[in-house]
Amino acid sequence: MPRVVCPRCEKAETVQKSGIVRKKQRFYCKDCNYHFTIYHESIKSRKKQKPNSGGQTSLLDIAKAVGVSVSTVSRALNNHPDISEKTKVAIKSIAKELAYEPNALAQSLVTRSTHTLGVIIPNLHTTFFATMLSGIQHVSSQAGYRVVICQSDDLHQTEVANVQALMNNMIDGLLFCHSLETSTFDHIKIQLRRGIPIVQFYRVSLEVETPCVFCEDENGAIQVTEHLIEMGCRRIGILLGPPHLMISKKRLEGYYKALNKFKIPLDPKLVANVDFSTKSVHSSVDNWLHLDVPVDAVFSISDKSAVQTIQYLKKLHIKVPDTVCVAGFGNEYTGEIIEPQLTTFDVRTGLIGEKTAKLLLNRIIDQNSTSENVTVKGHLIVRDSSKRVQHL
Amino acid sequence: MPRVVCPRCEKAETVQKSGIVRKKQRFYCKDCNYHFTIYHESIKSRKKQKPNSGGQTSLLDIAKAVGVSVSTVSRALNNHPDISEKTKVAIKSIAKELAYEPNALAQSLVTRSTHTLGVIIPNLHTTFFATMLSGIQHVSSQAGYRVVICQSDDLHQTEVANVQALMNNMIDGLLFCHSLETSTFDHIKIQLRRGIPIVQFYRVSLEVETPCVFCEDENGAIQVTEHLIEMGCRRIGILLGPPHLMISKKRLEGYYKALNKFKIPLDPKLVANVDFSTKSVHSSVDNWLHLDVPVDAVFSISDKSAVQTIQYLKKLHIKVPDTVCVAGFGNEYTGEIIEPQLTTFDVRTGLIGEKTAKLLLNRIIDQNSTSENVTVKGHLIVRDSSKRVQHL
DNA sequence: TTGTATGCGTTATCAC
DNA sequence: GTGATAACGCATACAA
Repeated sequence: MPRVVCPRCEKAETVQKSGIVRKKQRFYCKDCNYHFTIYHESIKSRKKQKPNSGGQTSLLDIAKAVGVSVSTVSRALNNHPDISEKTKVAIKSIAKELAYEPNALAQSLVTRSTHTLGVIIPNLHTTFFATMLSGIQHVSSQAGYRVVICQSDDLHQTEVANVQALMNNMIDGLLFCHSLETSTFDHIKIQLRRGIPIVQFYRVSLEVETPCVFCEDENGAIQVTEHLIEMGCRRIGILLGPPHLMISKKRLEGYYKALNKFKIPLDPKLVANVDFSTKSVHSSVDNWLHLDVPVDAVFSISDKSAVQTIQYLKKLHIKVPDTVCVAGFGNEYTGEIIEPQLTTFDVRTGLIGEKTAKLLLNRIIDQNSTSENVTVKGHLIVRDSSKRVQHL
Repeated sequence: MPRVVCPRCEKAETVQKSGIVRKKQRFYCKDCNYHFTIYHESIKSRKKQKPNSGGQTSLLDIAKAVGVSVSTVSRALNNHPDISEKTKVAIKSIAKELAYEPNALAQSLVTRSTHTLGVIIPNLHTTFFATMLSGIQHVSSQAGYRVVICQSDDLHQTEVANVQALMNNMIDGLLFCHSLETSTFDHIKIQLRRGIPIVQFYRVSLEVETPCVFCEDENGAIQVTEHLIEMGCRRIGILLGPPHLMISKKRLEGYYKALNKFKIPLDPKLVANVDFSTKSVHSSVDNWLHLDVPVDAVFSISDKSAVQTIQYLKKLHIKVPDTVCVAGFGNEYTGEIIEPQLTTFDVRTGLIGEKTAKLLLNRIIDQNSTSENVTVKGHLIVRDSSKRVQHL
């Protein structure tokens, strides 16, 4: 004769009834001073009491309607091969009828996969980053992944806060483009240790061991600088971002290489770091114009500042490109609108986003996929802001 | 002597042991032909067997470490008043030590709130919508909500697919800006019936009963048109979007009102619907220029087309604003860069996004908050593209 | 082929 | 003040 065994001490002799709790028989083990109930009783009362909790159709509703078990329904809807065609058809038909939608939360809790990616990006005001995001979103949604976004507003603190906000098991992977301010990376390293796949793009740090997606920073800078040299420029000012950024470093490197190739002397006075604000751009340009040998070209590593430069030069009645050539980097839409139109290097922002998402998705889907860094090829776009007849 | 009761028939006499399954005692009710096990046994073996499943610290881990129950830990971490200070401190300290992070999935499953908003927006390539999204994201994140984005790419089918993809219980509310193509709204109505809070913004449909956030469509169009009239223009071509869009209708209405006010005859030939493509804009402008009495102004309801118009007129060597004034609507960044700079109506895209998010969040947080439509005030920005000396 | 039980990690309810 | 456990909705190992 089976008896109830105390779950603590495993004995049956010491167990006695101890009243009814919520309509369930409750037991008590004298030996361990331990109260407990039996599972099945509660199952039963649950099934009887629940009409329908949240209003949504659940597997249980379908199971009851069809007259099968929840697991059968689950398997049928997932096209499990074990389930007979007949049952599948019946279940799917009822599911449709009841407008069943799986509860992704419950699924995720079980499968430990949310089909959601997080993106942290400096801002969305500019087409530049927005287009990257656009690429990310398109690729992700094609692969059946949602995209959660956060803007760091180029603030380190916000970036850190964003990471934390995203990290509550709600995302399967993270895409990262650092804020201008960010120069420490513990907030990412922590998450990396937790095992979440991360890919950095555009503004990356090699200090963090993740795959990265770059644009052609150095090569692009070489192409732009060489082009300006070929246009006859010899005093090329370069407008960089904050010095700690890798894009600043690598583009400066490219600039140097091009000058060296043409044996043009380097002049530290021609290198300026700006924070991309109008004020800082104007002041750098001012400095350059007042040098003993003033600039005959400005190469800005952002189109935004290049446009600001053109506008400023025009305001000063300095002719572009005749007196000063201007070139940007990035290929934003504004470059086509400014007059003269802007020579720039198309980094292909949309493609950067797409490649980044693909890289991350590959890592997520194919755990042991080799994930190496990717460099997105760009190309030089020569427009009027640098086209000038050579002073032979 | 307590005995195991069959969960089906509630009898105890018919129950007998039926072997050990996965280390648990299994029972069998002869009467119902029903096999079952007892709950507590499995609990016990679980606790012994599981080391740690996903690697993440859970409440159970903390409970074990501190020597209290899971419920106590949960309450302590939620600052429940019942828990003693001492216990709270102990639990929180261990929680920190174990780097505990609550599993938002599990929380959401129980609380039925994901703290996530979905946004469906036509695109992200243009600053226009990206800035709205930016506003939405800022407000949401301040309120502790995540934002999931989808672009419809101005395709109705994609818009519909997006809704479905977002709707798996993963979001608490939905923000909607329709695609250009969309003119049926069943996909939203279905979701509305399910009880999910929705707010439409910018491109809205009154056919769907949700709160809406508008910009000053009619009033803005009145202001722009009046301004052009005051500049001496009498033949003002208006460049609308697809005719089914409410923004087309309302802005046309404003245009008419302004003309009427100044007793300027309406000419249907001066009203054009375009799909915002370069080609369609050029062709409309061409038509207007070849009228018997050609246009002396173009009012485009999008800045993008206004810029295209200016560029085209310049290409045709038609002077802006001397021969033809141009005005846009929206205030995109490009309007400041084009030459002459574009007169436009600032609809304040960022603010539209913010107001939209606030409206939705209010509805979510405050179930019975009255949620009425909101119109975001904008203002006319007069720039060179319309400033001309009056022909008195 | 189908059903049963269990677990995912949390909150809420009730008992003590 | 604390503990036990049901429940959220689903997937799945195992039993039948």
